[in-house]
Amino acid sequence: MSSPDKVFDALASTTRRKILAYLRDRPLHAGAIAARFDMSAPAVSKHLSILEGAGLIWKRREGQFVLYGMDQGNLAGHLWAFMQEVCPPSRTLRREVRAEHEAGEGQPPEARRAE
Amino acid sequence: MSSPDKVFDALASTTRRKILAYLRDRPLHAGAIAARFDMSAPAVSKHLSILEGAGLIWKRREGQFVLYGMDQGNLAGHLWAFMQEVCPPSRTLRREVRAEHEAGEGQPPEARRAE
DNA sequence: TAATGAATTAACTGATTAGCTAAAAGGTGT
DNA sequence: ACACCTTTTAGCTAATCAGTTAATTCATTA
Repeated sequence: MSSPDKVFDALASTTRRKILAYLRDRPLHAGAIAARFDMSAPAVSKHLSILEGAGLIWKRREGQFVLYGMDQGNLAGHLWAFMQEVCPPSRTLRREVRAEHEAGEGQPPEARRAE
Repeated sequence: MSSPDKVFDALASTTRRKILAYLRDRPLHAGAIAARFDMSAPAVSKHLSILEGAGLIWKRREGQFVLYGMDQGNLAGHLWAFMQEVCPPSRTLRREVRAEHEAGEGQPPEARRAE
């Protein structure tokens, strides 16, 4: 499973998105996270391992506890890459870029787009 | 199912993300989309209806064909809202905001965080 | 109206997923 | 070693999902 696949898969669960929101400001122990959900600790643990596998959070053992925290850069990076792939630039920006290209080289802009 | 739920659910499939990428530059007929995948037309049709239900694409009948196109604003809007919810602002921005709060009211910033 | 083509809906199947409980693993302290 | 606590793994079940083929809907054209 490719990395973006794992990321979008991880984000597809409301529970997991909530976990990310909880971790937004500070790391939390596994127990503290589980306490906020109406489900068993093993269920939450599985969600955490999916988030970790997607590279969205890190974990560190601290004595008998396990601390989890966000990997903010990775989440932002993946979403950003996706936006670039799927959302075209605004019309005015696109016009600017085309003008630059046509001034500088003989290639039409279509020839440079990823296929 | 809430709207962001539908959006992330829609994005969780590689096939559906590919469809969005195909629609990035121009609308396409259902058949033209299905032709790019190694699966039956009904399967693709189901993917399209999930994307439509999430508000990520629109559809319009054109004679016997059905044209599909992206709803770029919606996709960008949802991802942006999510980023805001989950990715904290930069440290310096956060310091600024805290300074404002502490100047204005007696509550520490923690008391204002979602529980 | 009948025939054809495009797309969707219906009905079904196999695989995956989310949850549970019970058991194990890892760490602390007596 | 033992008891205790936190967390994860194993094994299971019910529900959901992605795909299939067959049948239906909608539009066109003879």
